[in-house]
This record gives sequence, C-alpha cells and structure tokens, in this order.
Amino acid sequence: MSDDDTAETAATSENLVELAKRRGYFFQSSGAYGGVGGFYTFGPQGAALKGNVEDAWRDRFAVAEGNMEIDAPTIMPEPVFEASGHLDGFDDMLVECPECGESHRADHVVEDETEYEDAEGLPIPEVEEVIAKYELVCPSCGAGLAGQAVETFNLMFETNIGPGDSDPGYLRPETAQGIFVEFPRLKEYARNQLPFGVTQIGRAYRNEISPRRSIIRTREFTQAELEYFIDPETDEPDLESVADVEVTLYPASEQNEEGGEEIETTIGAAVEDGTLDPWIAYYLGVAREWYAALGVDMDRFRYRQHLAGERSHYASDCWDAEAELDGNWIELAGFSDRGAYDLSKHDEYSDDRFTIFRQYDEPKTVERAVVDPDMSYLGPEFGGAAGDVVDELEDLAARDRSAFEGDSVEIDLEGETHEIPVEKTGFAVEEQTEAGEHIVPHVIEPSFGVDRLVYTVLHHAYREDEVDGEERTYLELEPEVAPTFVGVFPLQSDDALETEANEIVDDLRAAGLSVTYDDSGNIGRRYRRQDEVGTPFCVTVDFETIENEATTVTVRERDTTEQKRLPVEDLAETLAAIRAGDLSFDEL
RNA sequence: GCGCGGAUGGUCUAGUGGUAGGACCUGAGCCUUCCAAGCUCAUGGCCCGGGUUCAAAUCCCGGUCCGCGCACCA
Repeated sequence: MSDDDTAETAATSENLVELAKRRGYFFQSSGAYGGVGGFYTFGPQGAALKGNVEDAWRDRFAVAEGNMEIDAPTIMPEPVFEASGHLDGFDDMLVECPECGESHRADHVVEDETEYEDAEGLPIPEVEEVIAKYELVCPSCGAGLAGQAVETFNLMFETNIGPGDSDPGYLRPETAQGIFVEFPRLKEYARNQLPFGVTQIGRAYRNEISPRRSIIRTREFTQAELEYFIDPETDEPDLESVADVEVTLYPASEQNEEGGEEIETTIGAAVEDGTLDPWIAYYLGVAREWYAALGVDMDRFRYRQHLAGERSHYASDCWDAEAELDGNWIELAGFSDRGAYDLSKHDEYSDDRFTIFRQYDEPKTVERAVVDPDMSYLGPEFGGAAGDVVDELEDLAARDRSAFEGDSVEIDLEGETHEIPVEKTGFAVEEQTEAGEHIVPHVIEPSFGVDRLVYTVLHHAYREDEVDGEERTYLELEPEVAPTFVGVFPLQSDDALETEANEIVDDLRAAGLSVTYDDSGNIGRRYRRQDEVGTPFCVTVDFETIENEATTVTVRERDTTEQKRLPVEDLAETLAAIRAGDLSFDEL
C-alpha cells in the first residue's frame, strides 16, 4: 500500500476494535448473555470483507493454481485424531504452583528435572508420584510442587456422535485433516497423478486456555488451507514465476544469533543460497504477492522460520507469514513441509491406502521369496491361528529366506515356537516384474488464518487525516475486499434527485456491484460514513444531473476525496472495470 | 488457570450510599446546490448473582466478559 502524504496510519487495537463494533465489522458473540470468551460474530461489514478475502484466496490458491476445493465436515470421529496425533498431543498436563500461582506443563517439569524423557505419555497419577518422589519445585519461584494436583487440559472440543456417549467425535482443530482423511478418494479425482493440490476454507476449533486480542486468537476460527501432494523425488515447483519476488526473511539461524537480523532478499536468491526449501519458497512468493494485493502493508510484513522446538509434531520445516500490529508480530499463515507424516499415519491406522503408484521408467525384474502355504495342512494343524501362521511365513520369507533352507521352518506365534515342514509352505524364489511402486506423497501446506488476515487488513488500512479542517477516519481498503464498493446519494432531499439516484443504484447492482444508498443528513456526513467503513467510491446525484440532457454524476474517490464528473450512461461499466482492476480512478 | 486493572445508552464517557448527566451516533422535522454545520423533537444505559443497609449503579463477596503479564498456542 502506498504511503499517503497526509494520512496517518494511526490504528491501535483500541480504536480499531471500537470502530469494528460501531460499524459492524466484528463484535463479541452472545453479548446478551454476558458474552463468551473467544467467540466473535462478523457483522454486516465484516462478513462481506471476510467473504471477499475468502473469494480472493480461492481465486489465487485454488482456481489460479488448478487445485481442487473441497468442503469437509467440522466434526470427525475419534480414530481420525488418533491417527493424526492430535489425540495424544492435546492432553496437556498442567500443575499449579501453590506459592506463586503459576501454571506449568507438568510433563516439562518432570522431563527437565528427572531422567524421564517422555513424561507426556505417563498416566496422571504417575506424574503426580514422580513430582512427589523427586521433590520437584516450581520453575518460577522454587516452591515445592509435591501434593499439587496435575490436571489435563483438553484443546480439542469433544462431542458425541449420535445418542449416548459411546461414539466420541471431535471438532477439527485444523481443516487439514478433512483433506488428509479423504485422500484415497481425492487421488482418484486427480487420476492418481502427482502433484495435485486440495484446498479447503472452513472453520476450525481449539479450546484455547486464554483467547486474546479480539479476533486474533479465538476458539472458533476460519482457516484457508492448501494441501499440495508431491512426489519428493521428482516434482519441482515453478520457481521461475516467483524468483524475482522480494521478501523479508527471518531465518532460524538469525533468530538464534545475538543481534540476528531480518534479511531482504528475493525468492530466487534465497533458494539459491539454501535459505529456503524450493517448495516452501514457491508459496512464500505467491503469498507475498497475494497479501500485498489485499492491502497488507509490506513494510510491516515478514516471513519467519520456526525454531526447532517450535515446530508442530508433523512439520519438518515451517515458515510463518507475520504482520506487525501495535508493535507485535502476529502469525498470518504457516507454510509447512509436513512430509509423509499425515498420509503415513492414516495409511497405518485406517483400512485404506494413502499411497500413489509411481511407475518406473522401465519395469524392473526382481527376485522375491514367496510362500504359498498348503492350507489343507495348516488349517487342521493350527485351527483359527492358521491365518496368523501364514502372515508370519510371509514375513519370514521376505526377511530371511535362509530360514527355509532346511526340511522345516521355525516360526514364533504368540511366544511359542512351531515347526512347519518347508514343503507345506510352498516356499519359492520367483522372478517378478515390477512396473512401479507405491509411495506416500509428501505434503506442502500453506495454511492461512482468515480472521487474523481480516484484522490485519483493517489495521493496516486505518487512516486519520483532515479534510477542510475536519478530522476524518477512513479505511484505505482495496476495492477487491471492501465490503461496499460504492455509495449512491441524492445531494439533498428532493424527489427528482432521489428517483434518479435510485435508478442508478439499480443499474449498479445489476452490474454486480455492492452498492449502498443513503439520503439522510447532509452530504458530508454521508461521505464520512462511507469513509469509515472503507467504501472506495461515492456517487452523488445533483441538480446538474437532472437538468442537463447528457446526464452526469460526481464520483468521489475515498482516499483523496477528489471528485470527477462522469456520464451516467456508462457509469456501471466504468465502476465495474475499476472493481475488476482493469481501470483506475486516475485514468478517468 | 493465576496475578494486576477494568465493565454506566449503539459508541465514548461524568458521577455520588438516596435509583443517572453529557458528547457523538441513530431516527423524525426544518434548513441546505458537495465533505461529520445549525435549530427543534425523539429513542436508548448503571455486566450478572448474592451480602451489608431504611436505601446499593456506588461498599463487600462470588461469577461472567474485556485488556495486560505469566502459562498455553499440538
């Protein structure tokens, strides 16, 4: 966004939140019942802005990239989250200090002070015992923690699917799992060809201990996520298209360094010198251009690499997009290399295959030890365990074919050793032709927080200036995201002016523009009203409009308050072109 | 969850142990030929629950919510 000579970027959280409440961007939910922490409602302006941001994201990350968009449920059954690792990860153990009142992660306290390495896996009573036995103390004040209750805190919202409580489900903590869990079907839609991408825009839920800073950290929020599935050995991103994009990077190495600094560079150069992984680099480049077009101030924007201890359980590398608000950096998006983690886990835990068949350039011939057991022998011999015996024989053949060299082969079954005549196993070494192999794709994940972006766009757009000696507050929103694109006013109370203005409203709406009509109070008040919600243009019908044959109206531009007279005839067309970015007000 | 500070019309705020006042906004009207002007009128409020008291929006206790710090953010 360009700096204006007169306008100040004067936003603070306080005056932005006040404006948001007063003008209908967002406000706390359920206020009539005292309010509830961490839940916000987007009002008429906010819902429109958010919708425009989502549309812009969809255009860029789904449509323009040729990716598929899906819409999965927000509730999924427990096994999904057992597989994803969230069920283990969400049970944080907290212990509170009796002296200073601070809460600490009980498992961390134990791990730091004892030889236990994975305290998170221990049952609660055992953790309490360990704390008592080792006489562990509060890391903050040193008071003894023995005897203090260890409590779990549940970061996923739990619910029951159907009547009773036999079938637990959870509200998804990220939209991503809705994509991963449907991978076997999605790969069919992609005709089993890598790479392909799947996007989803939707709600996610985390029962945060402490929601903060209005819509920055809530318990229900909207994510826009892309899961891009690649073959890590063969697929490469289109780096050329983003090589020249300038970015501010804050790599882990600089953060660890005393006096480490952010680096100004280009995507191409950062890949060249090894700072960025090519796939993450590609999306950092695309996203930086996209954020700039939406009105995020690029002087207050950077990409920061996660430190090793900061990464999620699934990520091998992660960069965050961050925006500065009130002197704090907040996370707008995360760009993770999730590797094969998610698909491998679902492959393991579910009945379906989460793999893609990669065909070799040339079919390979391999020698393979196989078994073809004689079931008429194994059946009577082992009864119901015969199936397990077969599995064991197959495993054994694959890992140690020498075991079959004698007259009989030994297998272990539930701790007991059994001898089976080799002739009954059907053991053979065969030559097989393999056309390819099943691989687990790797996942590159750009994950955007929509609510935080809406907040940032508003914050970075907030301006105060003076017009004719009067103070003015306005939002310098990009036309693409502004909730209302144009306001239409009759200059003053007058039937003829109002009739003409209403006709113009109809024309503009027919052209697909978001229009508001206002005939109350004097004209200046109406301009200011639209300025404050960020409406880019206002059209005013005056007496010149209705007195002349070639009817014209004034069109006022929000940021400069400059006005131009334009014919009514092609007003809709002209404004639609501006909205689409094909024309600018200066060119009129 | 802990600590500190808050909570008065839609918004911002004044206020006192005797049940509330302003400003802006909003609506109606007058005026008005382009930037929150002026005049008249109107709508609308003490976060919730207990306690003390003749009387609580005010004092006390508990809760909810907000802000900040700690912790948490998979």
